[in-house]
Amino acid sequence: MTSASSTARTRARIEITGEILAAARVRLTHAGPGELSLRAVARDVGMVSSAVYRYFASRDDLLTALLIEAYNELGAAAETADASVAERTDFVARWVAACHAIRDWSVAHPGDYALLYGTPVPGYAAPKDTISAAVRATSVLVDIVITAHQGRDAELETRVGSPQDLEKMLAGALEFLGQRAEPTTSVNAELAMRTIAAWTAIFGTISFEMFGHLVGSVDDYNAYFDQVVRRLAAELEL
Amino acid sequence: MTSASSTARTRARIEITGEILAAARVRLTHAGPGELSLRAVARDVGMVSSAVYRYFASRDDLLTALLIEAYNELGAAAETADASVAERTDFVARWVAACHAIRDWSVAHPGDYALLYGTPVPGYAAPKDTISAAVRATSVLVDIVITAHQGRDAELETRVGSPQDLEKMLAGALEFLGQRAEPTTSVNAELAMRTIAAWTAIFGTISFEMFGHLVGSVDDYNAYFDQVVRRLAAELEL
DNA sequence: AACAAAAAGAGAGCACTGCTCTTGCTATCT
DNA sequence: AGATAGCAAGAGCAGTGCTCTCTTTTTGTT
Repeated sequence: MTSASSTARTRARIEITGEILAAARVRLTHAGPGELSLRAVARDVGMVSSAVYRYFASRDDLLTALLIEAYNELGAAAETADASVAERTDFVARWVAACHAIRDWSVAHPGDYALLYGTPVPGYAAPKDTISAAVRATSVLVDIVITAHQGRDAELETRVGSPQDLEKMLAGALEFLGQRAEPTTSVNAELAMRTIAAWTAIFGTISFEMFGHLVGSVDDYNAYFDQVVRRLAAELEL
Repeated sequence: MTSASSTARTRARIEITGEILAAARVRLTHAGPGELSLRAVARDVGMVSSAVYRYFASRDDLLTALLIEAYNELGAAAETADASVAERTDFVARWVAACHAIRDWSVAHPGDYALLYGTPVPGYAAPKDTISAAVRATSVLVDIVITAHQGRDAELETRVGSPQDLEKMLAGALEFLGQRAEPTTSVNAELAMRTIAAWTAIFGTISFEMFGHLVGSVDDYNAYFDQVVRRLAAELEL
Protein backbone atom coordinates (compact mmCIF):
# COMPACT_ATOMS: atom_id res chain seq x y z
CA MET A 1 0.00 0.00 0.00
CA THR A 2 2.14 2.84 -1.27
CA SER A 3 -0.79 5.18 -1.76
CA ALA A 4 0.16 8.61 -0.65
CA SER A 5 -1.71 9.09 2.57
CA SER A 6 -4.06 6.36 3.64
CA THR A 7 -2.10 4.60 6.35
CA ALA A 8 -3.27 4.90 9.92
CA ARG A 9 -0.09 6.72 10.80
CA THR A 10 -0.44 9.44 8.22
CA ARG A 11 -4.06 9.91 9.13
CA ALA A 12 -3.12 10.17 12.79
CA ARG A 13 -0.40 12.61 11.93
CA ILE A 14 -2.77 14.91 10.14
CA GLU A 15 -5.29 14.69 12.93
CA ILE A 16 -2.79 15.36 15.67
CA THR A 17 -1.28 18.24 13.74
CA GLY A 18 -4.75 19.66 13.55
CA GLU A 19 -5.34 19.16 17.24
CA ILE A 20 -2.13 20.95 18.13
CA LEU A 21 -3.00 23.80 15.82
CA ALA A 22 -6.48 24.05 17.22
CA ALA A 23 -5.24 24.07 20.79
CA ALA A 24 -2.66 26.70 19.93
CA ARG A 25 -5.35 28.70 18.21
CA VAL A 26 -7.55 28.64 21.29
CA ARG A 27 -4.72 29.88 23.44
CA LEU A 28 -3.72 32.51 20.89
CA THR A 29 -7.14 34.02 20.49
CA HIS A 30 -7.10 35.66 23.86
CA ALA A 31 -3.46 35.62 24.83
CA GLY A 32 -1.22 37.22 22.23
CA PRO A 33 1.64 35.62 20.32
CA GLY A 34 4.31 36.37 22.91
CA GLU A 35 2.45 34.40 25.56
CA LEU A 36 1.87 31.38 23.40
CA SER A 37 3.89 28.62 24.99
CA LEU A 38 4.57 25.44 23.11
CA ARG A 39 4.66 23.53 26.37
CA ALA A 40 1.25 24.78 27.40
CA VAL A 41 -0.17 23.76 24.05
CA ALA A 42 1.42 20.34 24.49
CA ARG A 43 -0.27 19.96 27.86
CA ASP A 44 -3.60 20.99 26.32
CA VAL A 45 -3.45 18.15 23.82
CA GLY A 46 -2.13 15.70 26.43
CA MET A 47 1.37 15.40 25.08
CA VAL A 48 4.80 15.95 26.43
CA SER A 49 6.49 19.00 24.95
CA SER A 50 9.17 17.10 23.09
CA ALA A 51 6.52 15.13 21.22
CA VAL A 52 5.17 18.31 19.68
CA TYR A 53 8.51 18.80 17.97
CA ARG A 54 7.65 15.83 15.76
CA TYR A 55 4.95 17.99 14.23
CA PHE A 56 6.45 21.47 14.36
CA ALA A 57 10.17 21.92 14.15
CA SER A 58 10.08 24.98 16.38
CA ARG A 59 7.83 27.48 18.06
CA ASP A 60 8.32 29.77 15.07
CA ASP A 61 7.08 27.02 12.80
CA LEU A 62 3.96 26.69 14.89
CA LEU A 63 3.46 30.45 14.72
CA THR A 64 3.87 30.34 10.97
CA ALA A 65 1.17 27.72 10.69
CA LEU A 66 -1.11 29.80 12.89
CA LEU A 67 -0.29 32.85 10.81
CA ILE A 68 -1.41 31.12 7.65
CA GLU A 69 -4.59 29.80 9.27
CA ALA A 70 -5.48 33.21 10.65
CA TYR A 71 -4.75 35.00 7.39
CA ASN A 72 -6.94 32.55 5.56
CA GLU A 73 -9.76 32.92 8.05
CA LEU A 74 -9.60 36.68 7.75
CA GLY A 75 -9.47 36.45 3.99
CA ALA A 76 -12.42 34.09 3.90
CA ALA A 77 -14.43 36.43 6.11
CA ALA A 78 -13.77 39.32 3.75
CA GLU A 79 -14.58 37.24 0.68
CA THR A 80 -17.83 36.00 2.16
CA ALA A 81 -18.92 39.48 3.15
CA ASP A 82 -18.17 40.85 -0.30
CA ALA A 83 -19.94 37.97 -2.00
CA SER A 84 -23.01 38.46 0.16
CA VAL A 85 -23.75 41.83 -1.41
CA ALA A 86 -26.34 41.06 -4.05
CA GLU A 87 -26.02 44.24 -6.06
CA ARG A 88 -22.58 43.66 -7.52
CA THR A 89 -22.27 47.15 -8.95
CA ASP A 90 -22.90 48.79 -5.60
CA PHE A 91 -19.23 49.06 -4.90
CA VAL A 92 -19.68 51.20 -1.82
CA ALA A 93 -21.84 48.52 -0.23
CA ARG A 94 -19.31 45.84 -1.12
CA TRP A 95 -16.46 47.95 0.26
CA VAL A 96 -18.30 48.66 3.49
CA ALA A 97 -19.28 45.02 3.91
CA ALA A 98 -15.75 43.74 3.35
CA CYS A 99 -14.19 46.30 5.67
CA HIS A 100 -16.61 45.57 8.46
CA ALA A 101 -16.04 41.86 8.06
CA ILE A 102 -12.33 42.47 8.52
CA ARG A 103 -12.89 44.52 11.65
CA ASP A 104 -15.43 42.08 13.07
CA TRP A 105 -13.06 39.19 12.69
CA SER A 106 -10.25 41.21 14.24
CA VAL A 107 -12.32 42.20 17.26
CA ALA A 108 -13.32 38.58 17.75
CA HIS A 109 -9.73 37.36 17.48
CA PRO A 110 -7.45 39.82 19.28
CA GLY A 111 -4.55 37.43 19.67
CA ASP A 112 -4.64 36.36 16.07
CA TYR A 113 -4.84 39.96 14.95
CA ALA A 114 -1.80 40.81 17.04
CA LEU A 115 0.05 37.97 15.34
CA LEU A 116 -0.89 39.25 11.89
CA TYR A 117 -0.61 43.00 12.28
CA GLY A 118 1.21 43.62 15.54
CA THR A 119 4.88 43.61 16.38
CA PRO A 120 6.63 40.89 14.40
CA VAL A 121 8.25 38.18 16.52
CA PRO A 122 12.01 38.38 17.21
CA GLY A 123 14.09 37.55 14.19
CA TYR A 124 11.08 36.14 12.47
CA ALA A 125 10.74 36.68 8.73
CA ALA A 126 7.49 35.43 7.24
CA PRO A 127 8.24 32.59 4.84
CA LYS A 128 6.83 32.59 1.32
CA ASP A 129 4.03 30.18 2.25
CA THR A 130 2.36 32.95 4.15
CA ILE A 131 2.22 35.46 1.31
CA SER A 132 -0.61 33.91 -0.64
CA ALA A 133 -2.70 33.70 2.52
CA ALA A 134 -1.74 37.17 3.66
CA VAL A 135 -2.87 38.68 0.40
CA ARG A 136 -6.41 37.30 0.47
CA ALA A 137 -8.15 39.95 2.55
CA THR A 138 -6.28 42.69 0.78
CA SER A 139 -7.21 41.24 -2.59
CA VAL A 140 -10.89 41.53 -1.78
CA LEU A 141 -10.51 45.24 -1.16
CA VAL A 142 -8.30 45.77 -4.17
CA ASP A 143 -10.66 43.90 -6.47
CA ILE A 144 -13.58 46.02 -5.42
CA VAL A 145 -11.66 49.20 -6.13
CA ILE A 146 -10.28 48.02 -9.43
CA THR A 147 -13.58 46.63 -10.67
CA ALA A 148 -15.32 49.86 -9.80
CA HIS A 149 -12.91 51.85 -11.94
CA GLN A 150 -12.57 49.30 -14.70
CA GLY A 151 -15.06 50.61 -17.20
CA ARG A 152 -14.75 54.30 -16.55
CA ASP A 153 -13.62 56.82 -19.11
CA ALA A 154 -11.78 59.30 -16.95
CA GLU A 155 -8.74 58.31 -14.98
CA LEU A 156 -8.12 59.82 -11.59
CA GLU A 157 -6.07 62.97 -11.57
CA THR A 158 -2.89 62.98 -9.57
CA ARG A 159 -3.39 65.13 -6.53
CA VAL A 160 0.04 65.42 -5.00
CA GLY A 161 3.31 65.01 -6.85
CA SER A 162 3.63 63.83 -10.43
CA PRO A 163 2.29 60.60 -11.97
CA GLN A 164 5.87 59.65 -12.76
CA ASP A 165 6.86 59.94 -9.13
CA LEU A 166 3.94 57.78 -8.09
CA GLU A 167 4.67 55.15 -10.71
CA LYS A 168 8.29 54.89 -9.63
CA MET A 169 7.43 54.80 -5.96
CA LEU A 170 4.66 52.24 -6.31
CA ALA A 171 6.18 49.96 -8.93
CA GLY A 172 5.52 46.86 -6.88
CA ALA A 173 1.94 47.80 -6.10
CA LEU A 174 1.19 48.68 -9.72
CA GLU A 175 2.37 45.27 -10.80
CA PHE A 176 0.15 43.59 -8.24
CA LEU A 177 -2.84 45.70 -9.18
CA GLY A 178 -2.16 45.13 -12.86
CA GLN A 179 -2.37 41.37 -12.37
CA ARG A 180 -5.79 41.75 -10.82
CA ALA A 181 -7.17 44.06 -13.49
CA GLU A 182 -8.21 43.06 -16.97
CA PRO A 183 -5.18 42.54 -19.20
CA THR A 184 -6.01 45.40 -21.52
CA THR A 185 -6.37 48.04 -18.85
CA SER A 186 -3.47 49.89 -17.34
CA VAL A 187 -3.80 50.79 -13.69
CA ASN A 188 -3.72 54.43 -12.82
CA ALA A 189 -0.91 55.34 -10.42
CA GLU A 190 -3.13 57.76 -8.57
CA LEU A 191 -5.67 55.03 -7.99
CA ALA A 192 -2.92 52.76 -6.70
CA MET A 193 -1.76 55.45 -4.31
CA ARG A 194 -5.23 56.01 -2.91
CA THR A 195 -5.88 52.28 -2.64
CA ILE A 196 -2.75 51.61 -0.64
CA ALA A 197 -3.44 54.60 1.59
CA ALA A 198 -6.99 53.40 2.18
CA TRP A 199 -5.82 49.87 2.89
CA THR A 200 -3.29 51.20 5.38
CA ALA A 201 -5.89 53.45 6.98
CA ILE A 202 -8.25 50.53 7.53
CA PHE A 203 -5.72 48.39 9.34
CA GLY A 204 -4.30 51.42 11.10
CA THR A 205 -7.74 52.17 12.48
CA ILE A 206 -8.27 48.59 13.60
CA SER A 207 -4.81 48.46 15.17
CA PHE A 208 -5.40 51.70 17.05
CA GLU A 209 -8.67 50.32 18.38
CA MET A 210 -7.23 46.93 19.28
CA PHE A 211 -4.08 48.27 20.87
CA GLY A 212 -5.91 50.84 22.96
CA HIS A 213 -4.86 54.09 21.37
CA LEU A 214 -8.41 55.27 20.82
CA VAL A 215 -9.42 54.85 24.45
CA GLY A 216 -10.76 58.17 25.66
CA SER A 217 -11.06 59.62 22.19
CA VAL A 218 -13.60 57.41 20.49
CA ASP A 219 -16.61 55.99 22.31
CA ASP A 220 -18.30 53.85 19.70
CA TYR A 221 -15.62 51.95 17.82
CA ASN A 222 -17.98 50.37 15.35
CA ALA A 223 -19.59 53.67 14.42
CA TYR A 224 -16.21 55.34 14.14
CA PHE A 225 -14.89 52.60 11.90
CA ASP A 226 -17.98 52.92 9.75
CA GLN A 227 -17.27 56.61 9.33
CA VAL A 228 -13.68 55.92 8.34
CA VAL A 229 -14.67 53.26 5.87
CA ARG A 230 -17.33 55.36 4.17
CA ARG A 231 -15.02 58.33 3.89
CA LEU A 232 -12.40 56.10 2.31
CA ALA A 233 -15.03 54.86 -0.13
CA ALA A 234 -15.66 58.44 -1.16
CA GLU A 235 -11.95 59.07 -1.42
CA LEU A 236 -11.65 56.06 -3.71
CA GLU A 237 -14.62 57.27 -5.76
CA LEU A 238 -16.36 53.93 -5.58
CA MET B 1 21.16 66.38 56.82
CA THR B 2 17.52 65.73 56.03
CA SER B 3 17.55 67.63 52.75
CA ALA B 4 15.58 65.82 50.18
CA SER B 5 18.17 64.37 47.88
CA SER B 6 21.78 65.28 48.53
CA THR B 7 23.11 62.16 50.17
CA ALA B 8 25.56 60.00 48.30
CA ARG B 9 23.08 57.19 48.32
CA THR B 10 20.24 59.07 46.66
CA ARG B 11 22.62 60.46 44.07
CA ALA B 12 23.90 56.98 43.37
CA ARG B 13 20.37 55.68 43.16
CA ILE B 14 19.42 58.19 40.51
CA GLU B 15 22.57 57.49 38.56
CA ILE B 16 22.19 53.74 38.67
CA THR B 17 18.52 53.99 37.75
CA GLY B 18 19.64 56.01 34.74
CA GLU B 19 22.28 53.46 33.84
CA ILE B 20 19.79 50.62 33.94
CA LEU B 21 17.35 52.56 31.82
CA ALA B 22 20.04 53.48 29.33
CA ALA B 23 21.22 49.90 29.05
CA ALA B 24 17.65 48.70 28.60
CA ARG B 25 17.11 51.36 26.01
CA VAL B 26 20.14 50.22 24.03
CA ARG B 27 18.87 46.66 24.03
CA LEU B 28 15.37 47.75 23.17
CA THR B 29 16.27 49.89 20.20
CA HIS B 30 17.08 46.94 18.01
CA ALA B 31 15.48 44.04 19.81
CA GLY B 32 11.79 44.55 20.46
CA PRO B 33 10.01 44.59 23.80
CA GLY B 34 9.42 40.85 23.99
CA GLU B 35 13.13 40.12 23.79
CA LEU B 36 14.10 42.61 26.45
CA SER B 37 15.41 40.52 29.32
CA LEU B 38 15.86 42.07 32.73
CA ARG B 39 18.70 39.69 33.45
CA ALA B 40 20.55 40.69 30.31
CA VAL B 41 20.18 44.35 31.22
CA ALA B 42 21.50 43.54 34.69
CA ARG B 43 24.57 41.92 33.16
CA ASP B 44 25.10 44.95 30.94
CA VAL B 45 25.34 47.24 33.94
CA GLY B 46 27.41 44.73 35.93
CA MET B 47 24.76 43.78 38.44
CA VAL B 48 23.14 40.60 39.52
CA SER B 49 19.51 40.36 38.43
CA SER B 50 18.05 40.51 41.91
CA ALA B 51 19.77 43.85 42.51
CA VAL B 52 17.88 45.44 39.65
CA TYR B 53 14.67 44.75 41.55
CA ARG B 54 15.76 47.41 44.05
CA TYR B 55 15.23 49.93 41.24
CA PHE B 56 12.37 48.47 39.27
CA ALA B 57 9.77 46.36 40.97
CA SER B 58 9.19 44.23 37.91
CA ARG B 59 9.97 43.87 34.25
CA ASP B 60 6.71 45.64 33.50
CA ASP B 61 7.83 48.57 35.60
CA LEU B 62 11.00 48.78 33.59
CA LEU B 63 8.99 48.68 30.39
CA THR B 64 6.75 51.45 31.70
CA ALA B 65 9.78 53.63 32.39
CA LEU B 66 11.07 52.92 28.89
CA LEU B 67 7.63 53.67 27.49
CA ILE B 68 7.61 57.09 29.10
CA GLU B 69 11.14 57.86 27.96
CA ALA B 70 10.40 56.82 24.41
CA TYR B 71 7.11 58.72 24.26
CA ASN B 72 8.87 61.82 25.51
CA GLU B 73 11.66 61.46 23.00
CA LEU B 74 9.15 61.08 20.19
CA GLY B 75 7.15 64.01 21.48
CA ALA B 76 10.24 66.17 21.75
CA ALA B 77 11.22 65.30 18.19
CA ALA B 78 7.82 66.37 16.92
CA GLU B 79 7.86 69.56 18.96
CA THR B 80 11.31 70.51 17.75
CA ALA B 81 10.41 69.89 14.14
CA ASP B 82 7.27 71.98 14.42
CA ALA B 83 9.10 74.79 16.18
CA SER B 84 11.78 74.83 13.52
CA VAL B 85 9.34 76.05 10.88
CA ALA B 86 9.88 79.80 10.79
CA GLU B 87 6.68 80.74 9.01
CA ARG B 88 4.22 79.91 11.76
CA THR B 89 1.16 80.40 9.55
CA ASP B 90 2.39 77.89 7.00
CA PHE B 91 0.46 75.08 8.61
CA VAL B 92 1.13 72.61 5.83
CA ALA B 93 4.86 73.04 6.32
CA ARG B 94 4.51 72.60 10.07
CA TRP B 95 2.34 69.51 9.60
CA VAL B 96 4.75 67.95 7.15
CA ALA B 97 7.73 68.73 9.36
CA ALA B 98 6.11 67.24 12.46
CA CYS B 99 4.94 64.12 10.67
CA HIS B 100 8.33 63.46 9.14
CA ALA B 101 9.99 63.94 12.50
CA ILE B 102 7.71 61.30 13.93
CA ARG B 103 8.53 58.87 11.15
CA ASP B 104 12.26 59.60 11.27
CA TRP B 105 12.38 58.88 14.97
CA SER B 106 10.38 55.71 14.49
CA VAL B 107 12.65 54.41 11.75
CA ALA B 108 15.67 55.11 13.92
CA HIS B 109 14.14 53.35 16.95
CA PRO B 110 12.32 50.24 15.76
CA GLY B 111 12.25 48.53 19.13
CA ASP B 112 10.97 51.60 20.91
CA TYR B 113 8.34 52.10 18.25
CA ALA B 114 7.18 48.52 18.68
CA LEU B 115 6.85 49.15 22.40
CA LEU B 116 4.75 52.27 21.81
CA TYR B 117 2.57 51.27 18.89
CA GLY B 118 2.93 47.53 18.49
CA THR B 119 1.26 44.66 20.29
CA PRO B 120 0.75 45.56 23.93
CA VAL B 121 2.57 43.32 26.41
CA PRO B 122 0.60 40.50 28.14
CA GLY B 123 -1.78 41.81 30.75
CA TYR B 124 -0.08 45.14 30.67
CA ALA B 125 -2.25 48.23 31.06
CA ALA B 126 -0.39 51.49 30.69
CA PRO B 127 -0.50 53.35 34.02
CA LYS B 128 -1.58 56.98 34.17
CA ASP B 129 2.00 58.23 34.31
CA THR B 130 2.39 57.34 30.66
CA ILE B 131 -0.57 59.32 29.38
CA SER B 132 0.95 62.77 29.58
CA ALA B 133 4.03 61.55 27.76
CA ALA B 134 2.01 59.58 25.24
CA VAL B 135 -0.01 62.62 24.32
CA ARG B 136 2.92 64.87 23.46
CA ALA B 137 3.49 63.89 19.84
CA THR B 138 -0.21 63.78 19.18
CA SER B 139 -0.66 67.20 20.74
CA VAL B 140 1.78 68.71 18.28
CA LEU B 141 -0.31 67.47 15.38
CA VAL B 142 -3.58 68.46 17.00
CA ASP B 143 -2.34 71.94 17.83
CA ILE B 144 -1.32 72.56 14.25
CA VAL B 145 -4.74 71.54 12.98
CA ILE B 146 -6.67 73.50 15.58
CA THR B 147 -4.57 76.62 15.21
CA ALA B 148 -4.99 76.51 11.47
CA HIS B 149 -8.76 76.49 11.80
CA GLN B 150 -8.98 78.83 14.75
CA GLY B 151 -9.65 82.14 13.03
CA ARG B 152 -11.67 80.88 10.12
CA ASP B 153 -15.24 81.89 9.42
CA ALA B 154 -16.62 78.74 7.88
CA GLU B 155 -16.75 75.52 9.79
CA LEU B 156 -16.14 72.24 8.01
CA GLU B 157 -19.21 70.59 6.63
CA THR B 158 -19.99 67.11 7.84
CA ARG B 159 -19.31 64.70 5.02
CA VAL B 160 -20.66 61.42 6.28
CA GLY B 161 -23.36 60.97 8.89
CA SER B 162 -24.79 63.75 10.99
CA PRO B 163 -22.92 66.22 13.22
CA GLN B 164 -24.89 64.84 16.15
CA ASP B 165 -23.64 61.33 15.47
CA LEU B 166 -20.09 62.56 15.29
CA GLU B 167 -20.38 64.55 18.48
CA LYS B 168 -21.74 61.60 20.39
CA MET B 169 -19.18 59.22 18.99
CA LEU B 170 -16.21 61.50 19.57
CA ALA B 171 -17.18 62.99 22.92
CA GLY B 172 -13.81 62.20 24.45
CA ALA B 173 -11.86 63.58 21.54
CA LEU B 174 -13.93 66.75 21.42
CA GLU B 175 -13.16 67.39 25.05
CA PHE B 176 -9.46 66.92 24.45
CA LEU B 177 -9.49 69.15 21.41
CA GLY B 178 -11.56 71.75 23.24
CA GLN B 179 -8.93 71.97 25.96
CA ARG B 180 -6.29 72.75 23.37
CA ALA B 181 -8.34 75.37 21.51
CA GLU B 182 -9.03 78.91 22.67
CA PRO B 183 -11.73 78.93 25.36
CA THR B 184 -14.22 80.86 23.26
CA THR B 185 -14.09 78.58 20.26
CA SER B 186 -16.08 75.42 19.99
CA VAL B 187 -14.45 72.58 18.10
CA ASN B 188 -16.20 71.34 15.03
CA ALA B 189 -17.07 67.63 15.21
CA GLU B 190 -16.21 67.14 11.58
CA LEU B 191 -12.77 68.61 12.19
CA ALA B 192 -12.32 66.26 15.13
CA MET B 193 -13.29 63.32 12.97
CA ARG B 194 -10.83 64.20 10.25
CA THR B 195 -8.08 64.89 12.76
CA ILE B 196 -8.41 61.53 14.46
CA ALA B 197 -8.56 59.78 11.12
CA ALA B 198 -5.44 61.60 9.96
CA TRP B 199 -3.61 60.84 13.18
CA THR B 200 -4.54 57.18 12.84
CA ALA B 201 -3.48 57.14 9.21
CA ILE B 202 -0.05 58.53 10.05
CA PHE B 203 0.73 55.89 12.63
CA GLY B 204 -0.93 53.23 10.54
CA THR B 205 1.38 54.08 7.68
CA ILE B 206 4.45 54.02 9.90
CA SER B 207 3.37 50.73 11.47
CA PHE B 208 2.81 49.14 8.07
CA GLU B 209 6.27 50.23 7.01
CA MET B 210 7.95 49.14 10.24
CA PHE B 211 6.16 45.81 10.46
CA GLY B 212 6.86 44.89 6.86
CA HIS B 213 3.42 45.08 5.29
CA LEU B 214 4.51 47.46 2.56
CA VAL B 215 7.33 45.26 1.34
CA GLY B 216 6.79 44.62 -2.33
CA SER B 217 4.19 47.36 -2.71
CA VAL B 218 6.08 50.52 -1.88
CA ASP B 219 9.68 51.07 -2.92
CA ASP B 220 10.52 54.45 -1.40
CA TYR B 221 9.04 54.59 2.07
CA ASN B 222 10.03 58.17 2.71
CA ALA B 223 8.49 59.42 -0.52
CA TYR B 224 5.36 57.39 0.09
CA PHE B 225 5.00 58.74 3.59
CA ASP B 226 5.44 62.25 2.23
CA GLN B 227 2.57 61.64 -0.17
CA VAL B 228 0.35 60.37 2.61
CA VAL B 229 1.16 63.29 4.85
CA ARG B 230 0.54 65.94 2.19
CA ARG B 231 -2.75 64.35 1.19
CA LEU B 232 -3.81 64.36 4.82
CA ALA B 233 -2.86 68.03 5.02
CA ALA B 234 -5.19 68.72 2.13
CA GLU B 235 -7.89 66.62 3.75
CA LEU B 236 -7.53 68.66 6.92
CA GLU B 237 -7.64 71.88 4.90
CA LEU B 238 -4.52 73.26 6.53
C1' DA C 1 30.96 58.53 69.02
C1' DA C 2 27.90 54.54 69.24
C1' DC C 3 24.01 52.24 67.79
C1' DA C 4 19.77 50.97 65.48
C1' DA C 5 17.46 51.20 61.09
C1' DA C 6 17.28 51.31 56.38
C1' DA C 7 19.12 50.34 51.88
C1' DA C 8 21.90 47.82 48.58
C1' DG C 9 24.16 43.97 46.52
C1' DA C 10 24.97 38.95 46.03
C1' DG C 11 23.57 34.27 45.89
C1' DA C 12 20.48 30.39 45.98
C1' DG C 13 16.29 28.71 44.55
C1' DC C 14 11.46 28.12 42.32
C1' DA C 15 8.66 27.63 38.38
C1' DC C 16 8.56 28.44 33.81
C1' DT C 17 10.24 28.66 28.88
C1' DG C 18 12.40 26.62 24.04
C1' DC C 19 14.89 22.99 22.56
C1' DT C 20 17.98 18.59 22.28
C1' DC C 21 19.17 13.95 23.09
C1' DT C 22 18.46 9.36 24.47
C1' DT C 23 15.46 5.41 25.28
C1' DG C 24 11.78 2.28 24.31
C1' DC C 25 7.88 1.05 21.57
C1' DT C 26 5.12 0.43 17.29
C1' DA C 27 3.60 0.84 12.78
C1' DT C 28 5.23 0.51 8.07
C1' DC C 29 7.82 -1.23 4.07
C1' DT C 30 10.82 -4.52 1.79
C1' DA D 1 9.95 -11.93 9.21
C1' DG D 2 13.12 -8.50 9.76
C1' DA D 3 14.89 -3.95 8.96
C1' DT D 4 13.48 0.78 9.03
C1' DA D 5 11.40 4.67 10.12
C1' DG D 6 8.21 7.31 13.01
C1' DC D 7 6.43 8.36 17.54
C1' DA D 8 6.01 9.40 22.54
C1' DA D 9 8.22 10.03 26.85
C1' DG D 10 11.76 11.51 30.00
C1' DA D 11 15.91 13.78 31.40
C1' DG D 12 18.57 17.63 30.86
C1' DC D 13 20.59 22.35 29.35
C1' DA D 14 20.42 27.21 29.22
C1' DG D 15 17.67 30.87 29.66
C1' DT D 16 13.77 33.71 31.81
C1' DG D 17 10.98 36.58 35.87
C1' DC D 18 10.84 36.79 40.49
C1' DT D 19 11.43 35.83 45.74
C1' DC D 20 13.95 35.01 49.81
C1' DT D 21 17.86 35.10 52.69
C1' DC D 22 22.26 36.76 53.97
C1' DT D 23 26.04 40.20 54.38
C1' DT D 24 27.80 44.69 53.91
C1' DT D 25 27.40 49.53 53.68
C1' DT D 26 25.29 53.82 54.36
C1' DT D 27 22.17 56.64 56.84
C1' DG D 28 19.82 59.10 60.75
C1' DT D 29 19.33 59.27 65.66
C1' DT D 30 20.54 58.91 70.44
